Amino acid sequence: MEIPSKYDPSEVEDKWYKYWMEQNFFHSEPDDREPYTIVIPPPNVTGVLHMGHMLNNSIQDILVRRARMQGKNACWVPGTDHASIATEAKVVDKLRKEGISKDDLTRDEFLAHAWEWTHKHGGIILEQLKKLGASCDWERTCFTMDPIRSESVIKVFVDLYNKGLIYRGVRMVNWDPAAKTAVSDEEVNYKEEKSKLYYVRYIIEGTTDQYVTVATTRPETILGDTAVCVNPHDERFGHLTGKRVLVPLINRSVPIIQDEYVDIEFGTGCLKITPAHDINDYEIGLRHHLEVIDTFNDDGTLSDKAQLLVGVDRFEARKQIIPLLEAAGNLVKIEDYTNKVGYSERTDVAIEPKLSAQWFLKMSDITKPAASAVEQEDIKFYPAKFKNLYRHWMENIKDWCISRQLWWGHRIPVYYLADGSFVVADSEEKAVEMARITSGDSKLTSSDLRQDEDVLDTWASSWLWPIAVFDGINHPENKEINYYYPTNDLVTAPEIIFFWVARMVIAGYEYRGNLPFKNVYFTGIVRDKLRRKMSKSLGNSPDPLDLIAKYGADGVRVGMLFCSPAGNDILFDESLSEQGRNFSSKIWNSFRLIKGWEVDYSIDQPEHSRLAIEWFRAKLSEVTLTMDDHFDKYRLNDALMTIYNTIRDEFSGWLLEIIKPAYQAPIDGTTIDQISELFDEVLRLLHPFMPFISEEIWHLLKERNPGDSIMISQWPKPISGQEEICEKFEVIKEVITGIRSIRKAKEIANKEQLQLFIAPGEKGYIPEYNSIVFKMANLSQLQITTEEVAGAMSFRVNTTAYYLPLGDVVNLQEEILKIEEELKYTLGFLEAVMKKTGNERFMSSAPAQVVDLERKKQTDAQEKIKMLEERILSFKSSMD
RNA sequence: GGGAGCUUAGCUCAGUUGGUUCAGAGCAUCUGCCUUACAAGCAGAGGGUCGAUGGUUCGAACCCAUCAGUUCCCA
Repeated sequence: MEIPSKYDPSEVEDKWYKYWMEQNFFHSEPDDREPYTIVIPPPNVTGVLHMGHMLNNSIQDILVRRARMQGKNACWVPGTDHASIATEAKVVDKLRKEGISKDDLTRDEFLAHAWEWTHKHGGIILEQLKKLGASCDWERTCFTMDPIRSESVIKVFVDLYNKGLIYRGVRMVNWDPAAKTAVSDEEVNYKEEKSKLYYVRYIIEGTTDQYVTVATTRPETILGDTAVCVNPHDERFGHLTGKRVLVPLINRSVPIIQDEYVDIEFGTGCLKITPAHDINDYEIGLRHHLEVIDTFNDDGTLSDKAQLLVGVDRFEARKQIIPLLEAAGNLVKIEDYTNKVGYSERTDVAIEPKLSAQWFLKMSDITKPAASAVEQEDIKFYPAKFKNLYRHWMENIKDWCISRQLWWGHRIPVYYLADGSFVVADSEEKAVEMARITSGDSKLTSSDLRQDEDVLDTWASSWLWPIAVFDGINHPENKEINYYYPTNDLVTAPEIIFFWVARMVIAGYEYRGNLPFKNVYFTGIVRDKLRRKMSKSLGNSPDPLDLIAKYGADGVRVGMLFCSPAGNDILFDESLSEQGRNFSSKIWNSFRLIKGWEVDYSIDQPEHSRLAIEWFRAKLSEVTLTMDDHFDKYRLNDALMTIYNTIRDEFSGWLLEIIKPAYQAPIDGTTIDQISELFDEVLRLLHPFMPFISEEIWHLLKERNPGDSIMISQWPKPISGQEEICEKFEVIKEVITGIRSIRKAKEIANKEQLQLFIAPGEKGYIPEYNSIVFKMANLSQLQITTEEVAGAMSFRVNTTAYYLPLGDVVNLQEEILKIEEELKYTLGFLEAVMKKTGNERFMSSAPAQVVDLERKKQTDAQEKIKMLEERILSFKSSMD
């Protein structure tokens, strides 16, 4: 077989993904194996693949592939999210570009457009994930608005309503005037802004020259003022108790009230109260039974109630009201001021606090099991520090506003009767039945009912995701939900710990009586080298598909993982993908080396090969143990680094170099067969990280049967108790490295054979590995000696000394200096150790293990000092 | 304003209940090599008083206190 000298990922990756799909390896059905389940954090239907998805899904794929190889029934459920606000905004925008206004469409017409959009764009990300190698069970692909999921959401709303947990209330909400909907607190971003503080005076009713002055950042809301408020302890205003003032421009008479809320120090100490347009004012209004005058329309323009500037946008009104106040003599002064203004995460317009009727979910009770699940680590967070954040939110939880004034989403199943009363039902038929009963009108039909116009918050469907993907809401006892739930791992971003993670836990306990997942792995934000978040608008994000085309999916996956400890932001740079691709090359070349040898089954296995293979087997057990430990702790980058170093240094650098036959000589059959087995095992450890190249080489390594695949092969099982072999071999490596350094320092070519003398120290010397030292150091002779070897270059490993007699090239003066350095260090070291062993309190209070160790350090150091001193003497005598 | 986290090599990070031979890795840097698998490579080297100060301890990167810097969350 011809083996190309360069590895070409593009061809290989497409080939194997197709093969895996054809073999249906990604599909899972319940059986008697242990399940391993991950549900994908469903990407928005509007999105395209970005670096965050790449990271997140690489991690999930690594976890799933390893679990599958461990013999678990692995199931990774893919899907997409309908993303109410984002999608509706995109569709509205698209229609506007086509000259269509949403206001001109009926609800059904608009939804037809939205579905068309969804069908066109919805699957893009999932298709892109295939390029990454994602081993999702594509037969299970779900959408948060498909029939099963929609039915689940509605059913849950009805259930929660019937449990008394959903209520309708007039509340101050975060109103997005562009999207014309309420958004949750979590969807508001506060930005610091330079603005102005306007000082406005209000004349005291019944006087012509007495005023109070208030300071406000929002003069346009003056028209909605229904009180002026001072602190009851503020002596400056004591005389105003019980008086009233006139609102500027419109001369409405409003009371002066007293409330502790007012900060005496701030501004003038006198606050105007606009209950309809400020959350704090609203609360003060409730306390003092103030009138509420809403002076804004839904789109952010001033309403009739304002009396002035009707129809003018709120920001324009702010500008226009200033000259009016000035002309009326009410404006005192204007100061620069910095304050924080909330902006909608979706539309990026300033949030307007607004009173409106919304549906709320009462959170105080249903969160209880969810809070303790994380607290008691039934659900583990990686990294654990996010527990604090979660706890803080749970302890300060507020009711969840679940209605949105949109069309795209799950329409709230509330049906109003003509008299304003309502029924809640999961279908119109049931609603009619119920309405007939509540109204006593048996002839009532669906046309007498009006369904609520609003839809549910998108998270009100996402929070059911781990249950709903297995249809566990509609059919709580079905085979799949009973098998796959609870899922094992969730991989997501800390930004949505409240939006999504916490709510899934709440829903899990409410609807399954159990946690939705056992572990949550939080990925960081993908940033560029300058720590800027990667985003389209900054243009600092590479296109993931371009990266894959350039470096291969394996290269990109590895590149992302190299720099991503759990929960830390990752600073991505294209050079990381390059490093990943280089690693592919390295593996490919190792394979080419092995495949290039001529094999002769008639020759015996050389001793050095036998020993090296024995060692590497032991090493691989150690490596597997280490990797398993890293995986168990979700330290995926460490697991990757372990196999990365094993392949580069141990496998390619040591093992292959030792067993490599002489130039153009054949290799023995035993060795090649054993190497092939070991390579196989190495590839299996690599597979979760680099699924494609591992599959390709695995197939080329030996004849496989149709339907075979590394992805369904077994994850290696470590053998314990291999430490001794590994430790002994490390000593041998040091010896070889020591000889190489001397060769290098003295510019002795590798071809030139050397003699080696060994003076074993107390620990002795391990002659077992002589054949390897012979080959790797290219020796002509290896001899044990008890004597100091005069005039030779030397080095020490532990307490054993190694001598290379090199005749003239040895610079005695230089050698003495070097050894004196070593001696000086060792003496210092001994001194430090003696300080401990000479300290009675140490000897009596430190554990025996530690004391023994110190004693051993002391004797070793003493022996070494003796050896070094003799060495110096020997040099000095040979100089005489 | 309230809370949480972080600070270890040029960069990104490990460092397990305080205790093995002067604190580790990857990348970057420097030096030498196109050695017959691999220059997308190999062989080496340098680089850190573990943010500061004080305390606990026989012993502190690790525990405690104070301070400084920094990030995030909430308001």
